[in-house]
Amino acid sequence: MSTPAHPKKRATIHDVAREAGVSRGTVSRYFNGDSYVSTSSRSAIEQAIAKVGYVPNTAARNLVRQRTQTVAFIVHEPASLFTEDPNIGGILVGANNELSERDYQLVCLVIDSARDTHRVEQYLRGGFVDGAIVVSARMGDPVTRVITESRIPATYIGHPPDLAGIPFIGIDNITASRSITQELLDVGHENIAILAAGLDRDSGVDRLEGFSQAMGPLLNRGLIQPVETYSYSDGYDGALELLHRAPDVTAIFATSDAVAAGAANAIKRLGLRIPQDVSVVGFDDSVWATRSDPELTTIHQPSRGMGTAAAQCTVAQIEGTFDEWAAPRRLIHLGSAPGIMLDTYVVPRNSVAPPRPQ
Amino acid sequence: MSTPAHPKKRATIHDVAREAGVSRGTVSRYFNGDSYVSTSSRSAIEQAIAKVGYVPNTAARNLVRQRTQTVAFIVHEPASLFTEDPNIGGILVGANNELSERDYQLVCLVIDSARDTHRVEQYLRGGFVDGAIVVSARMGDPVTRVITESRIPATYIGHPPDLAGIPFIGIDNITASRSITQELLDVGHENIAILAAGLDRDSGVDRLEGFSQAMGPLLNRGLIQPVETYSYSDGYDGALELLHRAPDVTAIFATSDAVAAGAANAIKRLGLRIPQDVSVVGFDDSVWATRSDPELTTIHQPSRGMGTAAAQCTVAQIEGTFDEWAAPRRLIHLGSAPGIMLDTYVVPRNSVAPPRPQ
DNA sequence: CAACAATGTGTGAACGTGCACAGATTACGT
DNA sequence: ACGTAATCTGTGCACGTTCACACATTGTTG
Repeated sequence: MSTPAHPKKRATIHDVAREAGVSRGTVSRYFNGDSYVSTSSRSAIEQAIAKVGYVPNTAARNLVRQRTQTVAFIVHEPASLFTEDPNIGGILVGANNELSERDYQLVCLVIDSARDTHRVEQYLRGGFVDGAIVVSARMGDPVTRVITESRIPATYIGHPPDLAGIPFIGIDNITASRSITQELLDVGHENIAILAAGLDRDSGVDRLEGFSQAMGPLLNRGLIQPVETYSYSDGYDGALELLHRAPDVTAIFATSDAVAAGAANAIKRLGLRIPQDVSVVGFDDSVWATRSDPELTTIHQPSRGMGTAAAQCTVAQIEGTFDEWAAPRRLIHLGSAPGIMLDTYVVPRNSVAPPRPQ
Repeated sequence: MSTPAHPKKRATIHDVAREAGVSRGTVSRYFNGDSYVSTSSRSAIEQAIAKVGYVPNTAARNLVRQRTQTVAFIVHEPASLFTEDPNIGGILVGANNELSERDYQLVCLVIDSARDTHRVEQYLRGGFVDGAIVVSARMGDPVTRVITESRIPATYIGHPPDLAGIPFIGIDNITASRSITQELLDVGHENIAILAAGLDRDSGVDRLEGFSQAMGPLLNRGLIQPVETYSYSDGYDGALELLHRAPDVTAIFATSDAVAAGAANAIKRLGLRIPQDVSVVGFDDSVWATRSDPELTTIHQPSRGMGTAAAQCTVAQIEGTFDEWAAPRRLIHLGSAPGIMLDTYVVPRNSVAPPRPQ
């Protein structure tokens, strides 16, 4: 029948149709869920598919549908962060699972240089993707401009305030920070400092805000130590500077576990003990927290879940079912941007103790 | 001319041809590097492209070329490892960069359950990808079977011995282990133990082998402590057990930084100092090494470079230029599998000191 | 100057699918 | 019995490319 030589051609919808004794159109309808397929031809088609081993050709389908079934995963961070930030990996895995379940592909775009920015713009403008998930965009990010201009369905992780209208998936950084700060207040601390990282992003700002709210009248602006990034080394340096300036602090809230781990090592190097002399708490519940000595009390952030939600949200926009998706969830609004906040919780470990009586 | 309403259609090759006053064929030739395009029409085409903002339609191209321009990145590990293993992230970034440079997409397939295995098999068999990069396959892995059966161009990271014929990118674990063990021998250690992780994979076996070679007659089988995985907690537990059994060891080689970090914490908890009482070395040069106190002497492994090489190797196979790619490199052969080994080097830090005179 | 190679160009036929349309069959109410 | 709606099916066209082929022009060689 067919030439038995050569690697063997893939079966097409024609082969299925011939085998099942129906027409292409019917097979196509079978696949696209349009009812109006009789039960007899339905089962004939099913047998034929199994027999010839048919798998729809994505390229042909995408061509006629003017779709790509591809979603971009854009990380605007130094590429090294991929290997260090535990959340990004979790978000990626979550998003990837959800997307492949729905027959979408995920393509990772890491922006690490100006050249990358250009490449990503090209990619977005070139219609290579149906949608995008954006992790850690900065304010005034060029990616944001392209997305709004090209009207690409997108979801942001976090919520930079300049992104009018673009949905986001976040955690409630304010509430989370408030609750972990409360953890310190509850055991009697009053001289609590914060190592406030990433103040150029919403997350950093919100974590500081939550801290301030919890502290209330106890807030001492001198104990706010801003540090550049969410990194170990910035935590180390920041803690050193802070403790030099204000040796009477009894507890430190570091706004990420990496920062907290850095701070913890700095504290130990100064000859102080954790938690007896200084309590330390982090944020993220990453390996940094469990790998520290002692292990750190921290905030658990559902990174996998955020990836899943972001994927769903993006697909919903692509397929025009955003409203149905949003309906059962409680959406909040930041400016014109709708979004959901996933719950976090405190993970108590061994880095918190009451302050020593002086 | 065109309907100004609606989102605006994407320009096609026809539009470029019309604008440049040539035919589709010429424009197509221009894009596919087939010479035989006159300089005059070449520049006319370039102007036209810029004017109409043309970007080739991937789906149409893939359809006619019977290609997908997609490479699978298969990780057969619990998904959590994505967020913990520093190498996987590096390999991913390296591969991703190289592939997008060459107009290929990378799709991540994480195998974390039996259901995932099935999905990946479908994906591979369904012709969704032109090639694959496989990270950490096990022996007798079903993915391997599918790849050989479907004759999908692939590259392995590492080299499980049962993969006849499939190229691999690795590091020379034996040489690397030998050189870091030598580092301990050089300063006078004799009672050196190894925390040998991952003995179900080639990397684990080879690292132990390198250790044994370097130790030579000093090798004491009682000081080989097998541990399950390359993880922090297994390092912790393994070190505890080892030091309980053999309190006279003066140095420990842990076969990954995570294991070494776990061991380091266990050692400290036993009241011993590093490196004064016990020297510790790791393997990977990951954040675990720099985040430890003291920082760990370790082996630097070029994970990003491995990703790049794996991508090149896969693309070369797809495009039939494997021999040219391999030519300038020194290929080694393991069974019938050709591969390259990337160089590693020792990163000296502060976790090694001579043994105390007894 | 004929013959032929090298260079440049246009055209028609695929590639495999979805969709709109038209046609066929059945079911149902009057 | 008839008209009409509901259900089911087949056909042609379009999607935007690439590729093989045919043709046109020029240069080179005997």
